Amino acid sequence: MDRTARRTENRYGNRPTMKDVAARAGVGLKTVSRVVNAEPGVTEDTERRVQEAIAALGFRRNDSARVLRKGRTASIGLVLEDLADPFYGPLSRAVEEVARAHGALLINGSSAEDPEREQELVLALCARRVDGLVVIPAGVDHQYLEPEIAAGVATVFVDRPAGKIDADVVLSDNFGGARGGVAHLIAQGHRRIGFIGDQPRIHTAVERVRGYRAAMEDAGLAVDDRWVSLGATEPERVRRAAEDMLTGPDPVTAIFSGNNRVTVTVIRVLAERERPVALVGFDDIELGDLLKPGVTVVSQDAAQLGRTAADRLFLQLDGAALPPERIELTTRLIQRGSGEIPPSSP
Amino acid sequence: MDRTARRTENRYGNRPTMKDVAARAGVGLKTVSRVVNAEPGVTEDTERRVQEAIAALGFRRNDSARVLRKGRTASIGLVLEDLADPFYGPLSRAVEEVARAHGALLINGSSAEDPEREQELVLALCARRVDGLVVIPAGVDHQYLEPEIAAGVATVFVDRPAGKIDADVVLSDNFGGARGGVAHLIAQGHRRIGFIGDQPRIHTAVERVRGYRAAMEDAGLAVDDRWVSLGATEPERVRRAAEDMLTGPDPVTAIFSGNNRVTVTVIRVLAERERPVALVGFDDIELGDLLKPGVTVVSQDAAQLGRTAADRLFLQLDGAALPPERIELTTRLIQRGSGEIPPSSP
DNA sequence: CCCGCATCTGACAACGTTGTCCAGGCCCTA
DNA sequence: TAGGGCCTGGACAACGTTGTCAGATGCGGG
Repeated sequence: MDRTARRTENRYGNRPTMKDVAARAGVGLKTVSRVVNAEPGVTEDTERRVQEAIAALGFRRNDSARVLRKGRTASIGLVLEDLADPFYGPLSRAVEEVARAHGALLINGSSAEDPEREQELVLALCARRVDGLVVIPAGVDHQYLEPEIAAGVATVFVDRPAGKIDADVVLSDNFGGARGGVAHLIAQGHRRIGFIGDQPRIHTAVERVRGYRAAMEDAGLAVDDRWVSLGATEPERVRRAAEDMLTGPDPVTAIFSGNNRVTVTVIRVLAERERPVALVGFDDIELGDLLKPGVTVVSQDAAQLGRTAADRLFLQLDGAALPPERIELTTRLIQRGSGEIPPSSP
Repeated sequence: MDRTARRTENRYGNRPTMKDVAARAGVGLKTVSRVVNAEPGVTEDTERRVQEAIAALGFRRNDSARVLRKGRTASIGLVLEDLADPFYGPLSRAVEEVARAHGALLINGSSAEDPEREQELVLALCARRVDGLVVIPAGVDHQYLEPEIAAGVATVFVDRPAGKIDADVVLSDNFGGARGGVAHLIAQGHRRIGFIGDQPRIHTAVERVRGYRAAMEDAGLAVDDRWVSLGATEPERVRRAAEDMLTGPDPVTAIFSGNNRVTVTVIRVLAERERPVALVGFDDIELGDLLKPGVTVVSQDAAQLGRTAADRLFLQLDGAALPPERIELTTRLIQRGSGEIPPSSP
């Protein structure tokens, strides 16, 4: 009765505390703490009484107070671009599994590719005193993280390197992957190859277009400016870019698409056209094998990126004083048909 | 250099506090608090001194202490099955956006469809004193949440109803959607229709198979036991189930697949076969329009589910004392070809 | 029978923040 | 010029937990 009264009177919190449990069980505060934390030195009988009181009151330890006292939160933060993107879902999940194995909770937030929002999120996580951070950078300057890192927040960047600070980073071999993918198209006989990628402020986009240019140069092929398009990945823009390079004089006979979202739009554009055009995309896409033709891709392992980064993070947290390192994962060319289409005259 | 030294010397926090800032700025503790929280009553000059001290020391407010004092955390929890699933990514993102609009942070965790893990996660979130919870139940008994709800943790269930407790729930019209999808197949002339769905312990699976049976009954069609298969959504099992109902006497001429993952596997199976078989799937799938034939689906809006649930959650948090409600969102049949294939004899 | 030791228990301070309350100084008005 | 009100700043307690340390209790051995 008394309990109900207290509860309804104040909906926010007003939960039983260890003090309440202690009072009900007729023991001292510290004894309750001992029971809750399974510390030794409590008689079986006392323990039982405390457990009963806990159950009766519906007590749950307040981790905020615990954190305040102990200093660590057993939680890590993950800042990525967009959880709804099929590339980041598995990455996040992988980080979560590693965190879980270390008894930590994962808090993740989406930056929506907005540097300001990224910073806002990261600092909010720091204020919550996450033990560590995994960041997929949206911005290019991460000096704002210096005080945090100095204060002991373990930090690992993934997918793209940090800007203007020295920190661990785990990424795919974007340059090599793109170069290999484009080389594959060249090996099929293509000479006019287009590249459609993400905004040039994004590191992966730059690396991949660099790989494209390198492959073309390796083969002694000149690159027409009209064949290269970097910008937002909205379907409208990508569609326009693709159509532009597919029409006019010297149309491309093959396209290399710079990420999963670009690939999807390009597939749509190509599906509407008569003339077969070869396509290799960066990032694998679901059901890519079932389309006609199957989509040839340069695949990177998002889950592996996440796992590697998280492992590295906990290595830092476990006390290893490691110098910042750059870990690069290889990509894999998966041939499914679209990349093996030979050039055709318009 | 200095940074590295400080790091190793004391890994755990040891960050500046308001007290340090106050000392450095030559003001009282509370004045710093006022500046940090943008409370009125601080001269411009004092404020500037404090800001300088904050910047110089790299101070960041400790939210744990803040929470302890204020009682609310400005964070909500989301427990779902698997972030890597393309259905949950957008849902999570939608919840995050609503939370953000309310100034709250989202903490999400994957239950991996394991009731024990769900409970563990939910209680961990409660210990962290999230203000509210959005839960996609894995288990069937949520009585363990009673003390938390009584203590004021706002709670909304999504996608599936809560077990054995009375709480808000937002879900899709699984029964009606499946019924409509199957009726569509019947309208194309199909009489022998298979159903492959998720484990019968999952509410959505049960509702959808119920919808299937209702549609069959509406049309006066008997259902052969061999046509219905419920179980894990692993490709191997689904593949076997599909092949079973497609062979032997009285093979099905159409399949209704119970969720996105089942659909993907069934598409693979059908692609390998000569005889055309109609397919309607629950949940939309990316690129479903580009396959040959396009995949006809009963689509539910994951983001809308998330948004609705989160809105409801904040309604609760804003103090409305609402009786638990069940909100059902409609589904939409999207015809793309696979569902319009007429029956063919084996 | 008393002492020493081991085992169990509880009082108290501290973690970093915010709410309450009061003191002092200033300005304005009568 | 005195008094009152307003504005700014600071001392202090409290939030719920854990670490420290000391007290209480029981038991065995000398």
